[in-house]
Amino acid sequence: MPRLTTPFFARSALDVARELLGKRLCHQPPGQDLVAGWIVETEAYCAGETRDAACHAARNNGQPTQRTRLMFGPPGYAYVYFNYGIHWLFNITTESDGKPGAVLIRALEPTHGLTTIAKRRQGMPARNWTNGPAKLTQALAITGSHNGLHLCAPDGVIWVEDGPDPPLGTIVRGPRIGLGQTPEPWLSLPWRFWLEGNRYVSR
DNA sequence: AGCACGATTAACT
DNA sequence: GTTAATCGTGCTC
Repeated sequence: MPRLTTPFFARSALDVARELLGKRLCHQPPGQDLVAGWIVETEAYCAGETRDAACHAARNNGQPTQRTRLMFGPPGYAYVYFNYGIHWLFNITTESDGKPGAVLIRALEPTHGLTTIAKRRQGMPARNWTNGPAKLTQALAITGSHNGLHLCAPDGVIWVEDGPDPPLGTIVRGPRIGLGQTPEPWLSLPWRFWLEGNRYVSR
């Protein structure tokens, strides 16, 4: 299947988050194995006109910082950030240039590079390989070094491939996870999307 | 200059 | 169900 191009990501984070379900996230460094999987869980941040307090881009009075600048830039770029002093989380920028927005990839169903994934997730059973945002970055070997990569470049090492639409009725939504002290209404907004019944959805 | 905490995970009880 | 690990970021003083 072809790679997704910029127009796919140049929409609201909500639309992109929902439609990324069933697409395939791929990482293939030069000369190394392709590691990839179906996207089965996402979360939207800073979609549309809403001032999303949970979004990193809402900090610093909504002005860009060195960390959040990518979310204010053009769509289709990797925003990878470090959390809890341990974990890398992978996002894809959305919206038009100037409007902050991103989609967090929370879970994958592995399809390629299973041997490599098993090695990187040593000691873990297969169902715990990629069922969480920091687990999938480990499995795909994505780190801060990939921050700012253009995911729509024809020869890029990280990309998203088109895929078949999920069966009707399998896409469900609910509140985002791990928002801590984020105030309402953002805390309860149903901006998390996943494929119902999929074994690799987190939690 | 210092500090509290986070878009989490794995290993505990 | 609970908690340690671990550090960059943004906010306060």
